[in-house]
Amino acid sequence: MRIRIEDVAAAANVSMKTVSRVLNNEPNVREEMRKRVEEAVQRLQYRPSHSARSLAGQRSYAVTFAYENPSLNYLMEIQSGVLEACRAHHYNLLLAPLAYGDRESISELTGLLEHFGSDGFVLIPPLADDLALLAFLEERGIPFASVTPRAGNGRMGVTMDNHAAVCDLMAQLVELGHRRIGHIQGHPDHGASEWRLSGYRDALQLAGIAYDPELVVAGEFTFESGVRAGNRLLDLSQRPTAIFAANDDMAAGVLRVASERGLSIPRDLSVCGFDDTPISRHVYPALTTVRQPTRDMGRLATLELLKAIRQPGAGAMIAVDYALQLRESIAVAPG
Amino acid sequence: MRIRIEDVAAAANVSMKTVSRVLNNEPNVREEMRKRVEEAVQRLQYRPSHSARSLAGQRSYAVTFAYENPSLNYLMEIQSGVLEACRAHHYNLLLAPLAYGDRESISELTGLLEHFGSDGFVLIPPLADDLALLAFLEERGIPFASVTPRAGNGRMGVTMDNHAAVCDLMAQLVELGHRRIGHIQGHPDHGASEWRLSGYRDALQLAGIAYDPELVVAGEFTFESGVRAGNRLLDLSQRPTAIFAANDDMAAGVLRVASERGLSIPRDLSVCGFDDTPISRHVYPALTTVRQPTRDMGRLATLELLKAIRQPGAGAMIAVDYALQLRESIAVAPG
DNA sequence: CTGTTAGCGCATTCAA
DNA sequence: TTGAATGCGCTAACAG
Repeated sequence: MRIRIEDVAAAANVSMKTVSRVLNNEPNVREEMRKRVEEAVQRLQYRPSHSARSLAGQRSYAVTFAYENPSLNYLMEIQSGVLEACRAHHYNLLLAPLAYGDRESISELTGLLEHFGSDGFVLIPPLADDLALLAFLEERGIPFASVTPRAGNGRMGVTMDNHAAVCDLMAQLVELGHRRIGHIQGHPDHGASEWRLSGYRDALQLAGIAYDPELVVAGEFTFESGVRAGNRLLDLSQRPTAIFAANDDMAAGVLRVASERGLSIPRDLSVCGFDDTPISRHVYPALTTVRQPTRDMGRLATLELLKAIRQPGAGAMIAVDYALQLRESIAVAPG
Repeated sequence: MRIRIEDVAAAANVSMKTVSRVLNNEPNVREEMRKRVEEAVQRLQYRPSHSARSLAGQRSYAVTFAYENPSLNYLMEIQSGVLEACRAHHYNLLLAPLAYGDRESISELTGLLEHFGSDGFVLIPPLADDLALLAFLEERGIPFASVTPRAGNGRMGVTMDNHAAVCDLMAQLVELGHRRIGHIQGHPDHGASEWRLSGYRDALQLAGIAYDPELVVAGEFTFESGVRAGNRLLDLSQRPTAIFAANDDMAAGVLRVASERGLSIPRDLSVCGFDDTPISRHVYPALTTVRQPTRDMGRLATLELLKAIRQPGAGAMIAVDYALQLRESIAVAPG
């Protein structure tokens, strides 16, 4: 038979409610009682029943992690961070992959919500910037935390200064003598894409280099889009000596294009990515990129969310640091 | 207020129990009643409460997906298949990442089990071959489905004939004139590793090529281990003209080593991987490999598990097909 | 600070 | 074939 809260209460010689208080870290329990209860819990190996708790407590003790079409490496890192935070607080994790661009997916969410319930959401780009989704959640009073490059919107979650990171990265290229630097943009739905672009532009300006729209090509964060964009940039009559792709997958696509064209990296062309995903170390030569503490970002965002769930109004926007990863894919500009 | 089964019963003018019967597809309900209930459910937009159901029904309506240190791409593919099957049956998905090699992780599982409950497990390698874990589950009467290359063990899940796949792949190399073919083994804890090795050996024998232990090097399914093993193979005085790595990540490691050494692929060396993960298309030149329907494997294994949960004894071992992906990384043997 | 009481929404006895 | 009563294990309101 399963051990119930009642058994713990009997063993500790207190009431059920006192045990419940201890388990939920509620105040108004004498230290001695708390000790007694904790000892009994330990001795009986008691584990509260998740379903009974959610039924009685009118909440799910579950957090939904919603995502849409992200890079796999990024997704897994965030997911494991979110999961870690959930486990630590005995929360369940619900996965909500939303069909890309499908606005009907919100009605899908409604179904999930009513069936499983969810005390809060963790959102990553581009959902973190999806106004319809945010409105949906706010309407229902469901708290959410975002992992997003946009800090100033006053929501809770985790942010990283993409603009500054790109400026630092670009400064390296400029210092190596590059004046013609191409940029492959990220997916237009991702807030990160515009921050990375603005970092690119501001870095150019700071270096006194004129902005040339020809050198900026659209991408979608995929390897294939990197290949396409790389080809366009290298087809230019006056081709760039360096390319900054808005993520590693696209930068890897550029490397592939360079190989096909017999260009030597970094001698003929410098290439940088962003994110420091495994692919950046697996390509040859290894990519210079920007490291984000992705796993921590998932974990920290979830912790803020859990705070807000316990105490409405709590939960803040936390900033984390980036780190430049200087590797073999960049060198002094040719000529 | 939430709509309860009681409200549906009132609206349909039947008892709670009848509604429950309809919802759970139980027999002994007149067609007319069923219609009435279904109509009321639709009209009231009724969604059963997950927690109430699990509490009353003494089951969790949740399936645990347990994994340990797998390749990320593989993991995500399986996970999305598992999730798809769960959603289709209104089951919840629990994630159980077990610390690698940590035998204590089983006690962690106990905690998870008692807290959240779980009606069954989906296991992937190497957990699918972990005897301690299997014994633990069987002891508790918890059904599980495995995604595993080992078919003959009479358990339920999904299997793919790794041995035959490797033989086919090797036959391609032999046909291209390769006689000195190296092999980089997978992680020793994975059943797949031995099946792939035995495929390698049997293919050699079939081709009348003597087995040379020097040409077989240990690996761990990681890119880095592929680099190490690749270096060892290419350092041999009589180096191989082709290398079959037990997965794509390691094959990518070999490509990297070849680039560093100035070897041209496939002119100087042919390389094959296994799994057809994205990396096989992202490296240059693209890898010849074996495609597994990974996502489907996760989905099908979960569906078998759900069958077994509903009806103990049901659930079978399903075989799925592979497909050779012949790409640029192989060519006729040099010389 | 602590205990008692009454449900949470459903499935599961059993009886009709 | 259907329905009424009982309880799953816990939290929430209320008393003490």
